[in-house]
Amino acid sequence: MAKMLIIDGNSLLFRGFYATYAINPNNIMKTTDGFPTNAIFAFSNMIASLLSTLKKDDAIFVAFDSGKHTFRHQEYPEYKANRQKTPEELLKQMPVARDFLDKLGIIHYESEEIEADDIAGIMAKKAAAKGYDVEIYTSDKDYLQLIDDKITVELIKKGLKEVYAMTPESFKEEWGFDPIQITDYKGLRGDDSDNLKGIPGVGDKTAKSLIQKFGTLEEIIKNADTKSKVGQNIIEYQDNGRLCKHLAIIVTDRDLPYEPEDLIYKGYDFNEINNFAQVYQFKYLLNKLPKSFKKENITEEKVEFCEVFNSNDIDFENKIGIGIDYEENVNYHVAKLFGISLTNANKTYYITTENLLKDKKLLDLLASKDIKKYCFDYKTIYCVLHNAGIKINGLEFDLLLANYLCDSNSQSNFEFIITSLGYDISYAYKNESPLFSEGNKILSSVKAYFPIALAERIKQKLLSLNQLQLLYDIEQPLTVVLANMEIEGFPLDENILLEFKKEYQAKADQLTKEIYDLAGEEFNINSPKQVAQILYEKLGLPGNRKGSTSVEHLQTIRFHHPIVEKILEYRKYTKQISTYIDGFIPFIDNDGKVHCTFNQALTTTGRLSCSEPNLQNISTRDEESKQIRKAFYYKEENVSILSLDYSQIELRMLAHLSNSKSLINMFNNNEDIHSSTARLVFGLDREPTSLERRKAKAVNFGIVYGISDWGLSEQLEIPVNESREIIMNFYKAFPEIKAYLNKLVEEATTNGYATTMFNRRRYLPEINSDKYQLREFAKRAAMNAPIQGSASDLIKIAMIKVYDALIKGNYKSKIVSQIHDELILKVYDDEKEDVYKLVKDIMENCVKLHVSLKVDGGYAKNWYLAK
DNA sequence: GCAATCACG
DNA sequence: ACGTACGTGATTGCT
Repeated sequence: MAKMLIIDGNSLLFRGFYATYAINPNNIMKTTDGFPTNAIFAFSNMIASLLSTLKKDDAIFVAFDSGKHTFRHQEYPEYKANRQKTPEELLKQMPVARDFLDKLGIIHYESEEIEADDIAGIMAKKAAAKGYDVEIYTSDKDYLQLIDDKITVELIKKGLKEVYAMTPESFKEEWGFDPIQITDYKGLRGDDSDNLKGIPGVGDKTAKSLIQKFGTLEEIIKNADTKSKVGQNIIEYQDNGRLCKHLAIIVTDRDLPYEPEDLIYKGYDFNEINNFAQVYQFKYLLNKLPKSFKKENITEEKVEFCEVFNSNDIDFENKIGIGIDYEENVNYHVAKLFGISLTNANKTYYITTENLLKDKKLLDLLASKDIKKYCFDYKTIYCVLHNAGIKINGLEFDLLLANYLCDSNSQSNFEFIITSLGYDISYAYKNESPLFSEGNKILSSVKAYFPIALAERIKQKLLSLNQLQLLYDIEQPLTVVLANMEIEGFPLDENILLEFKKEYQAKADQLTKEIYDLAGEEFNINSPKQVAQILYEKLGLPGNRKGSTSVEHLQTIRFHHPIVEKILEYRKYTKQISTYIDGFIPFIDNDGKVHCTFNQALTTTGRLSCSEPNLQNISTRDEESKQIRKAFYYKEENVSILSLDYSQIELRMLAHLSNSKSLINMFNNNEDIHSSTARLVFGLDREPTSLERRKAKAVNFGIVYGISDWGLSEQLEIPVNESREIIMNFYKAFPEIKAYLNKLVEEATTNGYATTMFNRRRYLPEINSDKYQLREFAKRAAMNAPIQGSASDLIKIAMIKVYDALIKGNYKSKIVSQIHDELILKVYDDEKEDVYKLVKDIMENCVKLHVSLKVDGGYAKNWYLAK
């Protein structure tokens, strides 16, 4: 017989909320922008696991409490009057739970007149009469009166993980009477949580034995033994008892707008739930829902592949989808290639590396520039194939990059992207497959299939956003450049690193001793908490409001006590050792080089980022730390490092974008930009003092970051009044910049996104948030993203042109790294002067702006000396 | 797994 | 009344 689940929604939400709130109210689960989700997390998990128990034609229904004007409140004004106020964090989650049910297609109901238990009771009786086996999920014992041979109450235990099934038999065993008599029990005992006072002096034992003896409250009152204290109380408080019983009775003689058949579960829309999971940041929600109830509009697109041993059975035209089967849990520069999948979007083939390497026709197909390749993450494919001795050319469409252009905020994760495009591919990630012998042939086939299958749809989208050129002229050509940079690597000498380590370690050891002496005790200097304890509590130094021990604050108190400077120095040396020496050594390959990864689909602004190891944050500001750069050099006699960087690329970009006359002139006259800014802002007819220049420099940076008076005052440690005046004067001196920044915020507010010079977008949905903090943050991002992003577009173009020019000119020199406004090249001495001129020229002229571009740099034996 | 810290542009 | 400069990655301590 079909089953019906009826759920007490409030009960589930409250239990879910307090399960973690009770442990620590300050540390409940929240989304990254601070929306509490602990209750809906537990709620959605419970609902998901209940759905998994449903079969076809089973029904599910959720009842909520809503009104404060039910018949119980009207009959007894004090009803539930003692309830504590529901915490704000839980209130916020209430509507979300209902939204979740709507998205799942689960019917829920609430009413002003009756409560959740009445709603559940009415539906339970109706369903039972129609033959359903009813299970009611709640933690409220009032529901137990509904139990009969067709209705079971599943009591939810504290952790929500366990439920305790109450049937007529188990009820009787535990309580000693029939379920319906729970109302008589309530009449005697009352209910604190509903603010119902029963008969004083009647405890659990007495209540149970009285009910067993007389059956109902009415009989108990009639037979009360007036000689005993309990009996006297029963007589005296009988009205109380009658009221409690009356209010505890679940009413089942009302109507609901639903019949049991209406509640038969029909399934959920995969996209709707995917969106919900994204908004509330539940990673695994989709996996927890039963596949059997996914609605048809979401396709589980099973990619069938057949394994082939050579190319004889494969017939392709001029385009193929390609995916690789490789070791996914290690750095891809050392990952083994097990095989590859190829598809024409109709038939999909898999071939092992061993067989592929023997097949000239297939190798030619891959190496051919004329055969168009569709894939996800071409750079990884390029590198892994390269390490297996296989060449690939002819990139036509990279879904990773295309998706990143569509929305730089979205995760660059294959499963996530395909899922949000409406396909369920979770089967490709299940290890149950017998085909899962070494890598994941299914996944590589899925990764081959979807890019080619979806390419037209995504291209249309990019076309409509005017971003197709960004994909074809910048990101895709660049990914080949980056692949070659990563493969080429950057030389790093372990022995030199170890020499530095010896030096830094000795200094750190000496400082440790001195710090312990000054502190009068030993402690972990690496622990900010312990450092704060020593500085602010033991030594009584002035702390800031957060008790932070950051450099910014320690600098300000460094004359108060000699320990402060020692701690700063200690941190400097240990940072060098842990991050740049011990952290780098494991990445030095047998070829004496580090092969980092340039992440091309990660930042929100369009910049690259660099990892494993990060070559973009090697020390340069501190002279002693900068020494580490000496370990980066070519051992070959005739090879040097060439470093070229743009001077003030972002401010020049701002000058161009805003068309600011003054700023453009300052750059075109080759002036010291911060000094000139100082003269204009402070109205000087002399050279600015160093303090004035420092202030102007901070304003210039601040403008690029989306300035705020508070931020500038913090940076310069000046009063907000003063920073506000400086900003006003800056805007007076550069009126076009003021107008431009205003325009950026305005456009982002109406469009919901900001754009760069080359049409890259950054979506800023929070710019219309009603939360001040989120809104202001989005405004600053709206000012910064076009500047930072356009500069990044520009250097990407330069890189592509440099890469092409080096190949075209038959140079042996190569680009090896990029640090946002700087390119690093490996140059052979016999061509280094030519390459220097060539690269400088390309960098300065690759894009024509209203302002000149200036590139400085030079070559030397090691990275420290280059520049 | 997250916060604090510090390295870069 | 309230809390902010923009964009990153790696290491450490701590729950």
